[in-house]
Amino acid sequence: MIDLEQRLRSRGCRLTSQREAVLEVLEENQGRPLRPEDIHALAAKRLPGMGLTTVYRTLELFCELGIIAPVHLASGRNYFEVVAGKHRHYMECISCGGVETIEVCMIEELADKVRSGSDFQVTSHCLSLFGYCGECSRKGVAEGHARAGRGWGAA
Amino acid sequence: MIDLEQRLRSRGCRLTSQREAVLEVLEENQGRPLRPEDIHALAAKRLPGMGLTTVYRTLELFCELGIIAPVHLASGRNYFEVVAGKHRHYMECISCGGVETIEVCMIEELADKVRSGSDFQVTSHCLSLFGYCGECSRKGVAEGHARAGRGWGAA
DNA sequence: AATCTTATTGAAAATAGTTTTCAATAAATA
DNA sequence: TATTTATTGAAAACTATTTTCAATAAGATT
Ligand SMILES: [Mn+2]
Ligand SMILES: [Mn+2]
Ligand SMILES: [Zn+2]
Ligand SMILES: [Zn+2]
Repeated sequence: MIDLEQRLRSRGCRLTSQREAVLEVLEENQGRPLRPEDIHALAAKRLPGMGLTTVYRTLELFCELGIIAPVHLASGRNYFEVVAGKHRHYMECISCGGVETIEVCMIEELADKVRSGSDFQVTSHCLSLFGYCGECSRKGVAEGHARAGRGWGAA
Repeated sequence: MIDLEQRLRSRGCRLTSQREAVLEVLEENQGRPLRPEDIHALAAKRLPGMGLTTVYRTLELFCELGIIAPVHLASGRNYFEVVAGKHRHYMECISCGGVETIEVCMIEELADKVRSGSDFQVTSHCLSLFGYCGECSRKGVAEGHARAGRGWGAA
C-alpha cells in the first residue's frame, strides 16, 4: 500500500481519481508487468471514460515519484510494475510470450566490478532472460520454432 | 570478418550490395550499438539510394542468422551490434545518453540458479546498467538533473 | 551471353505506440 | 463560495516499424 496523496503533495501534484485508479490496477498486479494499454483497459473499468493519454502521463509521473519502474522485455515495448520492496527481474518465453518473475538479483556484484573499473555511477539496471518456458519446452517448440515477437533474438 | 555469402547461401538467400553495406557499417562500429536510422545513414553513403525499409529487413535477417543482436537500452528503442566472440553488456548515461561497454558477464551464475528453481530454458538475456557517466557525474548533473530520455527511470 | 525464375528492393501507404496541443474540468486553496 | 491552476480527454501530431506492390537484379539454366 503506497500513500499516494503524500507522494503527490510532496511535488505539488494533486490527488485525482484517475491516479488512484492507475495505482490500484498496478498494485493488484504485482509480479505481472503490464502495458500502458492493459493498464488503461483495467483502469477504465473502474473509471469509465478515462483516457489513454492520462495513463501515459500518470505512468511517467509515477516513475518520477519512484512508485513504479519500467520493465524492458524482448518486444521492445514498455511494461510497468510497482516497485515493491524486493527488486525483480524477468524471464520471457520467446515462444508464447509468457513472463515469469525472478526474485534473485546479483547485479550488485557486477556493479562492484564496474565501479572499480570505471567512473560510471550506476543507479539502476535492467535484466531479462529469454528462452522457453516449461510448457513450451515440453511441447518441443524450442526445436523447430523460430523466435517470436518481432523476430529478433535477444541480447 | 563474417563470411556473409556463406551464411546467406545456407538459407537460400542472395548476396546483395545492400546486405554487404549494412554488414560493413556494423562491423566498423563494434562496441557501439547503432539505431536502424544510423545504420541507414551510414550505409546510404556507400550505396546512395538505399532505402530504410531494406535496412529493417536486413537487420531482421541478420538477427535470424545470428550475425547481430538487438541491444535494449533505456529509451526503449532498438539498437544493434555485431555478435562478436565475447558477450557484451552496456552502461547508458541517463544524463547525456552516452553508451559504454561492459566486457564482463556473470549471468551464467544467475542462469544456474534459475535452472534449479524452475523449468524455464534460458537461451539469451539482456542486461544494461543505467546511471551517470564519469563526465556527467563530475559536472554534478547527478544531483539536480531529472532523468533523461523519455523521463522514465530504468529497471 | 541471353534467358528465366524469383528473391530482393524502394516508395508509399498502413500500423502501432507515444507525445503534444488545447479548451474544458475539477482539485486545492483562500 | 469564489479563485487559481493542475489535470483531463479528444484530436492531431509524431516516431518507429511493418506491409504492400510493382520494378529490379541475383543466381541458375540454357
Ligand atoms: Mn537486479
Ligand atoms: Mn551476459
Ligand atoms: Zn512459453
Ligand atoms: Zn553522461
